[in-house]
Amino acid sequence: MSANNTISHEIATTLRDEILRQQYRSGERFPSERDLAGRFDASRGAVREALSQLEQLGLIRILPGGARVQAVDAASIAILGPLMAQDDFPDAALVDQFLQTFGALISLTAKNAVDNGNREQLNQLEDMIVEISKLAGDFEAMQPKWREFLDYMATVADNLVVRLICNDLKAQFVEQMMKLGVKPEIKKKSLTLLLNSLKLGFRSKDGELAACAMQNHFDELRVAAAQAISYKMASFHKEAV
Amino acid sequence: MSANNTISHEIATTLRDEILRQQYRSGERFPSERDLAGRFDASRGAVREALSQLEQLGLIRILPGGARVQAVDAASIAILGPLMAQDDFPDAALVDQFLQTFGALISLTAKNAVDNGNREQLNQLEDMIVEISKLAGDFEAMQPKWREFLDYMATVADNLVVRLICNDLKAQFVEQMMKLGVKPEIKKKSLTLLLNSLKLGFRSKDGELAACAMQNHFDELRVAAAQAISYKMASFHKEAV
DNA sequence: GCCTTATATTTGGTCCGACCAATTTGGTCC
DNA sequence: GGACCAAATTGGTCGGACCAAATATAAGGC
Repeated sequence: MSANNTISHEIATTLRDEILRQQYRSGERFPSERDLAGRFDASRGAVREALSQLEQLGLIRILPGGARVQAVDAASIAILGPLMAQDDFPDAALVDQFLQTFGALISLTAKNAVDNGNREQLNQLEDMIVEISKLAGDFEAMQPKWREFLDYMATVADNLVVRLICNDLKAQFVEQMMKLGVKPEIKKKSLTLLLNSLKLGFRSKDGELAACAMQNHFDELRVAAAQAISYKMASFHKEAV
Repeated sequence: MSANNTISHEIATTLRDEILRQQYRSGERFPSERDLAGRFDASRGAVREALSQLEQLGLIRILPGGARVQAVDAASIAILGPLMAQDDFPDAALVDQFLQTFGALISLTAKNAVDNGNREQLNQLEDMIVEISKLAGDFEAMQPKWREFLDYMATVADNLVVRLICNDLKAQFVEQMMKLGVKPEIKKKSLTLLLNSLKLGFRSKDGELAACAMQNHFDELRVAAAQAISYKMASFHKEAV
């Protein structure tokens, strides 16, 4: 993210972080475009584009007479990534909320996939699981196959709303976790159980089973993620001392 | 939405709808800023701001050399509202997906509220339900109280991720449904059952019960909405002939 | 004819200076 | 203290200009 090395993006990123760090009170007047242009030594056009982006994020409201800062919890999902990257290690509570939400949506997707998918699609899903099972243990090698599976399952489930939400969530979350180097570890035993349950769910057209399996998996992921973060936090503080 | 009567917003709205109507193929080159400026008889600056908004929506990708159109299902949630308003009556499938997703998230919120809320908060929630129960039957009068309840429940649940998603969904959905005049009708009996289950859930700290009640409610809402839409569709076609 | 290379064109990113309309601000007057 | 009016501020838009990167085009070599 923010790899776009344009000035307007840079300004937007800086201002976004300032707002997320609560450097402005909600409802407070935001500096004028001309002031910001002076501060960043940029043209007003560049500042305007940056502000336009912040407005899209729901962080400010621009209206003639001046822009105003909005409450963070009234913003768009797109602020979650930056919010999580605010510190050197991810906010454990936020990650937990993330996984919980993601789990609920993936679980719903699994259910829909079973309910809406035809025989051929379900067989395909089953085959993909078998492929993944073969790679169980090799986390790195499994990752792409796993994503591919989730993606196809979303296609079969055919719920655009969930799909769009998951797009945003993935974009916000996965990237941050990768960058911060948090890798929750799941026991092989649990993984096997998940895969088997999913396989059975697709084969016997049991949506509830597949949904439950996913739900359980994400509940385990939450625990694992919490551990991974607390470990990372400990090592960070150690290093600081 | 799009009540902002600025030129750049107007351009953005027009182009957004064109993309949503599939007038450009995914991956295709988007007209240049200068061409668009000529077409809309506006300055390049105004066009640039519009394009910047489209990029935030995930509908196009701007890069030196030209902007490219992206696949709709890779966009942001914020396109759901416009997508739903594309026709004279809402897309039944989309509304159904919407309610299903919303239901899953509200259900999760109910569970979290019960799990995370303290005694005082749960009592407050219970009181709000009693208030709503008194207004049962009067749909219009109930609406604000109901929203207030959902909002407070979200506060108690304290899951920022879900909250932000619901912000976006509500902004996209509720407004459209209101504008299109679709009002799903829920039987008073079902409503009473929902309220009683919720009350019991909060009182006895049974998160599963509250979650299930919400889930059931939204499942009924889906059916009701489908009926309301099909009715609206029929009357529309009748009127057209 | 096909492929590579060099050139010209297009395109996005940025800047400047200017103007308008609406809001905000400050002062004045009652 | 409150209502009213004028000046300063602010966002919205315009036009023209320049740069660097990417694209399309023409020229050249095989």
